[in-house]
Amino acid sequence: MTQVPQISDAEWEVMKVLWAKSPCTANEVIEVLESRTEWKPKTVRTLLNRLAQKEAISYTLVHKVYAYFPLVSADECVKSETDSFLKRIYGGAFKPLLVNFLKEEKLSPEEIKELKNILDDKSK
Amino acid sequence: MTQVPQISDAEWEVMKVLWAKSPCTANEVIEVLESRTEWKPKTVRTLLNRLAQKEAISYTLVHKVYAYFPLVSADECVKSETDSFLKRIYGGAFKPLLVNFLKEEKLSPEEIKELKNILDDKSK
DNA sequence: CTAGTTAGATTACACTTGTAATACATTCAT
DNA sequence: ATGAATGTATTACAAGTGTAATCTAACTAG
Repeated sequence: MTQVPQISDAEWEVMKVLWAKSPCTANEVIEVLESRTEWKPKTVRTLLNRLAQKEAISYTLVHKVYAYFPLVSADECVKSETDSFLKRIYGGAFKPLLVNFLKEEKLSPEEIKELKNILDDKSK
Repeated sequence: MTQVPQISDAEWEVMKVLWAKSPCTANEVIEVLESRTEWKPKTVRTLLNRLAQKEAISYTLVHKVYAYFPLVSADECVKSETDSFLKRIYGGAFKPLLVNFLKEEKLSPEEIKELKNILDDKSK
């Protein structure tokens, strides 16, 4: 079932960059991440290597430099992470998560309205 | 701010037992987890120790045996995990998660209705 | 051509986690 | 009182992670 590989927190940041735009050279990734994190360039390169090893990404030579691109889609990964998160924390049920969010007042009235619209669309 | 400590996947299983009923002796926890997991008793004891070290739980002597109990509430931990999950995967926004769920057809019509009711209640 | 710069490969190192085993201390049964 | 059992403490050990530094090969500017 072509499982998606385990992607750690730090690696996830790198994936986000590549999902947003790829292929991307190491330096391009480094540059994007410099604004968001405190990571040294070498750190980002390590993460790229690890992702390539676990076959979450791959690369080709472009103008004598590697250009990296994802092998797994954001959708697949998000789905897999969400599933395991829900299973771990909420026993697989979505409703408690929503209830929890509402309890925590995390949603503005506008958002609530929006969510209702989504649900309405879906039930049609 | 009393941050909740980092609780790993395996540790989370132990916390669930203690949140469900506590105080609990090590053997009681072990017994509950034997039905749900393949863990050896020693493994569960390790997890109890680690949780005590990170002050997620504590214990007292009861009839010459330790009885363990949580120091952090399930609510706190669930909230903290959910926040960091959403931040990591969905950039902190709840809506994409719901959209994703609907896209994946994870929700039955009944569940959708239920969710709508929850939202209705909330917006009143 | 030679030295500095740079991209990529290799190595580092401590902390966490999963998964226990071993060692020690106390209690119970005889 | 002694040995067996049981609860607790200490130790183990590899894989994964965060966070890089060092080494090497190639490229570029003089």
